[in-house]
Parts: sequence; structure tokens; C-alpha cells
Amino acid sequence: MAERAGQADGRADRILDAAAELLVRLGYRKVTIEDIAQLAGIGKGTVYLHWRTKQQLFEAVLLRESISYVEQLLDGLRRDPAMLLPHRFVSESFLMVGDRSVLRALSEAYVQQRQHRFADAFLHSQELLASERFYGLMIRHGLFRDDVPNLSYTLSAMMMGFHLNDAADLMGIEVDTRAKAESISFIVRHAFEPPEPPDPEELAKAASEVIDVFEALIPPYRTWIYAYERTHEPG
Amino acid sequence: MAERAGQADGRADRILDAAAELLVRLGYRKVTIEDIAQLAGIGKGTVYLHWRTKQQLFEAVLLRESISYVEQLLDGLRRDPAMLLPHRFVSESFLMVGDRSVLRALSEAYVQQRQHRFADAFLHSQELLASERFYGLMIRHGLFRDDVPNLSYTLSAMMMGFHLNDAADLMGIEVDTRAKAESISFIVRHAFEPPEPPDPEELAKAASEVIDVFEALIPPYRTWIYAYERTHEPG
DNA sequence: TGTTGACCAGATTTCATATTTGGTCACGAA
DNA sequence: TTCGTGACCAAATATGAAATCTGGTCAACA
Repeated sequence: MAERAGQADGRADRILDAAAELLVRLGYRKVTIEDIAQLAGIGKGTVYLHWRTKQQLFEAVLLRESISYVEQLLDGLRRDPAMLLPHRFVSESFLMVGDRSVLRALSEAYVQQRQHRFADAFLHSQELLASERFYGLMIRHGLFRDDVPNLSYTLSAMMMGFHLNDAADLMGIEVDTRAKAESISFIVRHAFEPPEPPDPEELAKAASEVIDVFEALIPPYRTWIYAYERTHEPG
Repeated sequence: MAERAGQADGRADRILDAAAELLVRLGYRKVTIEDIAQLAGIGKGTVYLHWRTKQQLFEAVLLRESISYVEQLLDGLRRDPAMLLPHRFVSESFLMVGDRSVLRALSEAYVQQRQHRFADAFLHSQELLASERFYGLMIRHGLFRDDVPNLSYTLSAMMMGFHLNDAADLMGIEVDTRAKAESISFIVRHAFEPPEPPDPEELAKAASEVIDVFEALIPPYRTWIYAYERTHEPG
């Protein structure tokens, strides 16, 4: 494995840390590779031993953060399987994203440069969370309704409206994150879940399956973060 | 009424027609007052006998279009009171907006210049449609649920997600307008309406009330379109 | 073998100049 | 006197050349 730089030394993570910190502090545009290298205490060229482009470096930042966030979700799920109920799951996620400055900064960057330069990057984190596998499983266990047209698109379009602030801006009001989460929770509860709550037994079973799915899903993505090679597709 | 230009001659409407046509053809930014005047066959200064600023002229364009669109809705409502059911009402509106090139162009302009220069203008058309009076009436007749948190914001945030195309872009797919309308209809049906459909009697009554409310609401707005004076508030 | 920073081309910013355009108003037509 | 106009102005915007910055490479070095 010639091109992988010292693997146990955590240098890649130090670079990602630096990138993340500067990202939050300055925003995507203003962060330069040199800044990052300096903050990580290494030479500029070294960054390129880990990732081919700035783009890819920040995809790695996004992906690492997304994984950590999925793990946070899984933790919650282990503590309380009822968190798998979509209205809790989805609104909880919404709040968690709002709490993660790195994700906030990246989605900021996405919104600003209206070009879909970041679409790819987000796709990864999207795939991660929104894999068809996940939806299939949720429907099979009766957690999502099976008659929502275009489920995954419909859900994310709806969410998008709350993420961007345009609706509030237009109405000339401010809506705090908590209130948004309540709206989301309400919509999901009534439009995306079956009327009757699932059997608790079933729920627990589904929860453990979901945990398994994601735990199996994460490692290849994590590898991809640090892997110099490929431009696409983890596992 | 000294400052009102010849009122019966319809010159104001000719100007609005010209503005609308150029708007659709060139987009807000590229339309100049001079173009408009020329197309309307009048001098530039004359435009300013009707509206104080370019901004206000286009607010008038938007408002006139919005009124015509509300009237189209009311027509539908008169033909079939069941159109008042929110899931029909809302998704129908969504489709109608998509069909009106002027509204499309204007919301395009709003999205592009991310500044809220247009917020005011949209506010008018928003007020028009989304007046508290309307929601109150709908809830009272059992057409909207009474337990949706923050009803008017929640509804428009949700809609916003479908109007902007970000969700689809992000997922790298295309979703046609019809499919979006179905998603919207589904969400509204299940999350914003009470479980049981209303009594048809009640529905007809509500419909006629709504028609009355809007018919009373429209005239002041229409006046405002052509009124040279005031910068704000119609009625 | 792994790391680096000088180096380069292309992108971005800057800044001065040219052009456009929203808005006014003195004048002329009706 | 009333209404309509287009020449006019300041401010905004477009243009474009030059200066600067930055992603990415690679010969040299540890």
C-alpha cells in the first residue's frame, strides 16, 4: 500500500479536524488548502497524499461528520427503539443537523454556490441515510406507510422547505428550530406513518434490524474517507 | 383625483401587459422601464404617472396576476365546492402557479436575487391568499385540522420545498410537476385535514363563505394596483 | 520512502472606466 | 390648466485589464 500515508498516526484525521474547524470559522470559499496544512502542522503537498482535490477533502469532512451523526442516531435508537418512529426519527435528525456546526456550514456552502458542486458530496451522506434498503425495511415493518407517492423524494422535498428559510423570510417572521422540528414531526406523524402505532415487539425487531443495516453500511464509507484512490462509490 | 391618469382608457393595463410580456421574455433584471414604455407605445415618464418605482410597477404586475389566479380558483370552487378540500385546493393551486408564466418568472426573480427585495410584493399575494380570515374559516368548518402547529407557516414551508427544486437536484433526479402535485396532495390530505371528510352540506356552506370572503377581499387589492398614491396597505 | 514548499496555470479579486437605467422635471401639446 | 414626454442626471451596473490568490504538481530533499 504505497500511497497510503502512515495510517495509524491519525494524520488524516488531524487534517480533517483542521479543515472542519476552518470551515466553520471561515466558510468553504475562504478556506485554503494551505491554511489547512498549516493548522494541521504539515506541508501543503501532504494534504494531497490523502485526497486528490479540495472537493474530495471536504467530501471526506462531510462524510465523517455524517457518519458520526448516524452513529449518534443509532445510539439513541439503542437506548429507545421508539425513536425509530419516523416522526421522532426525522425531527430528531433535523435537530441534530442544526446542532452540528460542520453540517450547518456545509449546507450553507451548498445553498450559497447555487451550483450543484456539492450535490455529489451530499449524495453520499444522503445515500448513507436514505438508502433504499432502509426505506424498504421501514415499510416492511409497517413504520412508513406503503402508499406515500415517491416516498424518498416527497420526504426530502418536504424537509427541504424547513431547512431553507425562504418560507419564513417570505412571511417576514422568524421560526426557531424547535418549532420547525415540531411542524416536521407533526407532518411525518400524520402523512408518513400508518394511523395505528406499530406493535412494540415489532418495533424493537425493526430497530435492531435498522441498527444492523447501518452498522454494516458504515465501514465502507469510513474507508472511503481515508482512501486515496477511487473517485466514487465506496462499497 | 388629479394624479390618476385617464382611468377608463386602460393605459395602466397596457403598461402592465407590456411589463408582463417582457418579464416573461427577458426576466426581471433585463427589463427596463424604457422597453416597457416603448412596447406600450407611450413615453417613459408616463409610466411614472402610474407607479412611483419599477419595484412598485412589478408589484402591480404580480398582484394583478395573483388576483386573476384567485379568481380562477374561485371559479373552480363555484363549479365544485369539493375543491375546497385542502388537498385539492392546495395541489390545484400548485399546478395553476406552474401554468402561469408570469408567476413563474417572478418567483424565479425572487429566487435568483436572494435578497428579499421581493418579499413585500409576495407578501401581498400571500396575504391575499393566506389571510388569517381564510384559515380561521377553514378550521371552523372542519376543513383544516385545528391542531396543526403553526398552520400557515408549516403549510408554506412544506410547499416551498416542492416549489424550489433543491431536493430533486440533490437526489440527482427529475420530478415532474404533476408528481409533485400528487405528493403535496397526499401530505395535505393526511397531515392537514381531519381524518373524516366533512359533511357535504357543511362543505357547500364553507365554500360559499370562502367565495364571499375573497370576493370582498379582492377589490381593495385591485384598487391598489392602479392607485398612484400610497406605498403600502390596500384596504 | 515519505514529505515538502517553490512553482505554475487558471481562477478570482480589484479597481478604474464605460455604459446602462431608474427616476425627475422643464417644456410643449392639447 | 392638464397631461404626456424625452433629455437629463446620479447611481447602479457592466466591462475589462492588471494584480493577486489558490488548487494542484513535482523535483528535490530528509
